Amino acid sequence: MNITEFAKSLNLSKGTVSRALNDRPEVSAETRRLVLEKAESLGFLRNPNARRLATGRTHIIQLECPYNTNILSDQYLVELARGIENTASSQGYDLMLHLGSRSRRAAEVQAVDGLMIVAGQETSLDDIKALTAFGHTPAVVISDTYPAELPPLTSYVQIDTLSGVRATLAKIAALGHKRIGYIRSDQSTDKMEALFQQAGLEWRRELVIQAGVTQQEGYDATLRLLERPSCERPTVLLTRTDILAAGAVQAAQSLGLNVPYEISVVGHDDIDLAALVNPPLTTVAINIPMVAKAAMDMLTRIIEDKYEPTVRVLETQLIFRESLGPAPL
Amino acid sequence: MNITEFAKSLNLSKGTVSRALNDRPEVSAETRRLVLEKAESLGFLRNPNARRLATGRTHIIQLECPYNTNILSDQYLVELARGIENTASSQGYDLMLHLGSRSRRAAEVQAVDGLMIVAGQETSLDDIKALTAFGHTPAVVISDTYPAELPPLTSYVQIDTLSGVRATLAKIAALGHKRIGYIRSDQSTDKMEALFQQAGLEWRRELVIQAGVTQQEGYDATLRLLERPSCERPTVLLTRTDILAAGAVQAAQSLGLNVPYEISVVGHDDIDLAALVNPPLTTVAINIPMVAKAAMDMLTRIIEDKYEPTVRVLETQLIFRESLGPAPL
DNA sequence: CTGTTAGCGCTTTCAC
DNA sequence: GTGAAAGCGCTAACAG
Repeated sequence: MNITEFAKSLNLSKGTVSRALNDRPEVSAETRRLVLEKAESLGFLRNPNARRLATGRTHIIQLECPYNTNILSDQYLVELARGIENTASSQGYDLMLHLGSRSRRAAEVQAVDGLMIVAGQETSLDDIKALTAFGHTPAVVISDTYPAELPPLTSYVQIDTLSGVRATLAKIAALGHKRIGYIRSDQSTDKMEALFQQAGLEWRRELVIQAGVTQQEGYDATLRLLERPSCERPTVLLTRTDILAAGAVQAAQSLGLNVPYEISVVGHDDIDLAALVNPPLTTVAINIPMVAKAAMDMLTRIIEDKYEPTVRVLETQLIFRESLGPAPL
Repeated sequence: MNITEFAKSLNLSKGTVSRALNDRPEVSAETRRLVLEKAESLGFLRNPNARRLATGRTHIIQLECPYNTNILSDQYLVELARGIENTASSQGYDLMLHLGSRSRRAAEVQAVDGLMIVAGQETSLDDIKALTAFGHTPAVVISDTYPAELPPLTSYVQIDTLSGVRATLAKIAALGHKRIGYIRSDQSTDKMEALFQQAGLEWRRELVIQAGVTQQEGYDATLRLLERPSCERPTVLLTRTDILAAGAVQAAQSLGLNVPYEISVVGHDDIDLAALVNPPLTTVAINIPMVAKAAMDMLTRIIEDKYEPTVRVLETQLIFRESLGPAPL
């Protein structure tokens, strides 16, 4: 059933029915009541695609994530999506996780009101431009690295991971740790070295190791690191993600090391898992509800034609749990 | 830019352009090349909503899950979504996880080609009817309980969890276990008792406990069970989900019990986590790629007007890992 | 092979 | 306050 038939069944014009359904002020209370009632009883629903074509609005925002990352394969992204969905729906928007190939997603850009782009190290400005149809689609970029430039109609939420890491390093120093291992997930030259120095800690190249993203990769990398004959064992392991940290804990335990009495482990992101592994992970938390709120607020402003380039920096926070203890004697 | 302007810039009619873009046979090779080339260089993309309105097809399928369950909060559903997305995209469909309230999702039903409905214990036939607009939308129901009846245009994939559980119980019996605890996640009267008897195992009410769905709830329930003064400790704990199993393992360990030497734990679903906890979980695996393939095949048949009510039963399988060992002496 | 035209189902002026 | 009619951007049937 379409609106024309439905209107006919009410002896009204489809214009009036449309106005009633859209809660416009021009319809009489009586007519409105009638329309709503009948729509309910007949189960009449308007065709969303026709509405979207006519209005140019979809009330959908789409979540995009970095290349080579499936949002459903990354627990942090899943939790972020959950947070964004919460605030989005309270503001009358639906969140759509449009999976599928990137080229197909590009074609969808005109079918959403706005884009939430989670950028990674490897996401370039060109990627963002392409995703936003060169700035024609309202977008908010969520990232931890400050972008050189923003396309038009794009605002920016920067997650300041450094603040949380700085707090972590201070804590680590205070606990007397001297030899600190670092399990990174990619080749990116991050600012760890500088942060170590600021915290009065020594950055040792030989204690840095490259892992991938999975727990298994964290496990393997940790074993390799701890079994390196060339160096004294680190007393604490910093990791890029909680998943890697979980792998690191397992690796240490499989070597018979007690966490945290013989070796400490620190994660990053504070995903649900962090509190649930044994021992619970000390980690750096991203305040997802806050990120989601900030990002959605920015996005709705752009969608409502109140664009002004905005950057908000949100700090991260050290969550202290049992996996971090004092340096062994 | 819309197709009319774009066609004008090529000195062609929009009809021809549309045919070229849709890869119709009637256009000359030369014209097609020209159109494709220019579309690429100008970055022209057709408006998806207009296309959907004109064709009545969206190439989108939507995943629905049981009441009170957010798909992003349940690791099994996330992994299932991943599997469905894989086969869907290989068949030219996009998977849309349309979150938001159920009423809002219902309004979207006309905007998708078909529905994949994951039903739980509490999902009724009426729910399914409502979701499918009383059988007007092609749908496949994925569930582990056989439904009394199917609405029109609906096929069914039954996940036969019993087969895997039967294998598990046989294994447990063979390992000499006699006292078996069971951590369920809801009140549903399942067929465990009968299965126990078939396996020659004794079903003890006092070793059954109700947990929720989270790892914490599994942990708490397990502690309560193991600390019940009234009964001898079970030698193996069966759980409804891997998440609960992970909580159970932690609870046992926190009481100083070695898993599996002093107590065994068995999960269900074989989510990624199952292989990663310590010790890795014995569990019952649902073959997600197979489920996804079967469900998508059924759904595309319905969408393509080749509907015939179909039911496929897919077995589950015991995955034997370290968390299950012989009964302690 | 290409151009013209009539919808798809809705919203939104513009009259009345 | 309501009806009539003109689009929204596309596809597909119909001519030529």
